[in-house]
Parts: sequence; structure tokens; C-alpha cells
Amino acid sequence: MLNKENLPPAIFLMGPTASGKTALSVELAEILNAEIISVDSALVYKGMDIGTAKPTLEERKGIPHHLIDILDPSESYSTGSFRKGSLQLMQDITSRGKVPLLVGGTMLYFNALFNGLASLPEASPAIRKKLDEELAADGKAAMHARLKSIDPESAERIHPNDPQRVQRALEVYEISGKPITQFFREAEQNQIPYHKIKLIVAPEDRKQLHEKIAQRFKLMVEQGLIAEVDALYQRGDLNEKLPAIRAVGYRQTWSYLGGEYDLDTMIEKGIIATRQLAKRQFTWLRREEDALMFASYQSNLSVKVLQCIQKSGF
RNA sequence: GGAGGGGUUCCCGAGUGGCCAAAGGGAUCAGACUGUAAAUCUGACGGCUCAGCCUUCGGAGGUUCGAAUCCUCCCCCCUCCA
Repeated sequence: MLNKENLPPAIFLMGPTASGKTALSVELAEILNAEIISVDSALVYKGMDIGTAKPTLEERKGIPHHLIDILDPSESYSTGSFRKGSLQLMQDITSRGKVPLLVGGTMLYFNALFNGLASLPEASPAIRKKLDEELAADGKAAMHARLKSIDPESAERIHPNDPQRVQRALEVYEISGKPITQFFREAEQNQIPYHKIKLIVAPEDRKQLHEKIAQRFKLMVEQGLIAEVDALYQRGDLNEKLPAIRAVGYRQTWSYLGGEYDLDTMIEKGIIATRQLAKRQFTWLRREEDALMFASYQSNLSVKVLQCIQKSGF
């Protein structure tokens, strides 16, 4: 068993959208000699800057940022590739004598790092397409019934109205011939070889967050969100089913560009979707027990955080 | 001034005598979450000392065993005529 003190440190900064993670992370990185690894399923896409609140080069202040702008919006990312990529980067950063600082709001990705991932087969576009067609033809109930026949445990766990998960479970079975439940059973609890320092930044008052979200979304529109999405829209090879285009703000703007609703409705829906995202992030965050918590938007936040990091044995 | 239409639980919106604390949608809140996760779902949603009770359907009265639903008067909003 490894002694915790012998492990290199890694800092994890988590928080809901619009909680001030970005600014804080850069301040911390400067002082701690860290490099930042983005833990964000939307920041990976090129050409999606305004709507994702991607830190500009100026905001990054020379701190290396990883896992940003690594994919075209037509491509799909995954929890698995995030885990693989970030672990590799952490190792590289550590070997350079620096500290990996993982920052973001995609809580499933953090979870994959903290608790490991079963060795599931990766997505198969062809099988997904086939399953989509079957879903359209046979309906949700039939798909769920099928799952029940091959993997009763998954069927028990996954709600019939949740096509995405039903589909994934079926996909895993079709690729491997093994029920997804079995993969979970065989999975090992693999701890990453780092002394983990978990930090959470979140506003103490939800109303405050909601105001911040509304403000920020309107600002994004002023800064050219629509033109940014229109550039993607005009490409012609993208569609609203792609993960990139389903991202908060992009989906709504896409619908607006398609004439589904007017500008005011788009802004309202965008703000609502952002609030709902933040809410889901809170649900994950509340499960995080060994994290240091900090209230957003306070002055000298980075100083306070640094003090706590030091005290926790950094 | 005259003729119609309408005011329903946070919002939109059904409901026209009992099966109505009131369809449905939205918002909100809580939860789930293993290769799509900024995704995809689930639940709660007037209040309470909660298998029951109390308060709600613009306001005040009335009819009735019983009203959000019927009658009377009043207030407000919209459309049209003058």
C-alpha cells in the first residue's frame, strides 16, 4: 500500500457553471506552479468559444491549458478518452516537476478519475444508428424489454424512458456479447496514484448564481454567440444531434437559427438550460465528501484557497 | 355609451354542478448517473399535527345536500361598434 505522503499532489477544482472556476484556477496555477487540465465536455471543441465561456489566451495568462480545442464539433468525445488523456497529462505534468490542476464542471469526468471506469467497449456509431432506427420503429418499451431479456439487472436499474442508457447497455452487449452489468462486476476500484486535493467553489446563494447565469448568457449573446453558432450552422455538415451542438446555449441558438423561435425565447431558454445544468452539477457536488468548500465571488478567494491547500498538507 | 370575449394554483393553460387541490405544459426543488454527461432520465410540486383536515379558481353575496363550474351586483383586462 502506498503512503499518501509519497504520492505527487494533484488538485481538483470543481464547481457549477458560472461559479468563477476559471479565474480562480489561473490564480492558483500561477502560485502553485501548476498546469491546468480542463475537465469539461464542451471546452474540447474548436470554434466553440463564446458559448462555452472558454478562457481566452489573455485570461490564461501563459498558464498551459490542456484538453481544450482538441476536437472538431463534428466529433464525439467520451468519458473514456477524457480519463485516458487526463491521466497521461497528469503524468507528464508531474514528471516536469509541476502540479496538475484539474478544473471544470463535468462531474462524470471527475468521477471517472476518482472512482475508475469499467473496461467497457467504446461507442460504435454503426450500432447506435441501428439502435436509433429500432427505437424509432419499435418504441421505448420494446427496447427496454429487449434489455430485460439479455440483462435483467440493467433493465431493473435503467428506466424504460431513458433511451440513452437503454441504448448504451444494448450497444455494449451487441459489441461484446456480454451484459454491461458483468463489466461493472469485473471492474476494479482503481485509485489514481496521486495525493488528491479536492476543492469546490460554489455560490452559497442559488439566487445569486441564477442572476450570474442570466447576466453571463446575455453577455455571450452581445459578444457574438449567434455569429459563432451560425458559423457552425453554415458549415452544413453539423446537426442538432451531435454532442457539440447539444451543448447548453448552442442547442438553443441552433433552434433559433432554424426559425423555431425568436431571439427573446432563445435567450430565455438558454438561461433556463444553464440553470438546469448548474442544478445537476450541484447534485454531484453534494456527494463529494472529502472536498474543501469555498463560496464563489468573494474577495481574496485565491488567498483563502491557498491557505487551506497548505493546511491540508500540500 | 353599446356588443362580445375573458379573469383558474409561480407562469401558460384545460376544466362548465359532485369522480377537482383542480388535466397538460413550463419554471422551480430533490434525486439518479460508468465511453453521448453542457447529455439522458426519475420524483416532488397549496398548507398541515398528512390513509385525515384546512385554505385556493378576480371580489362580495345567493341558489343547492354539494359550486372553479349556476344566479346577482361590483372590480379589472381584451376585441369590435359609437
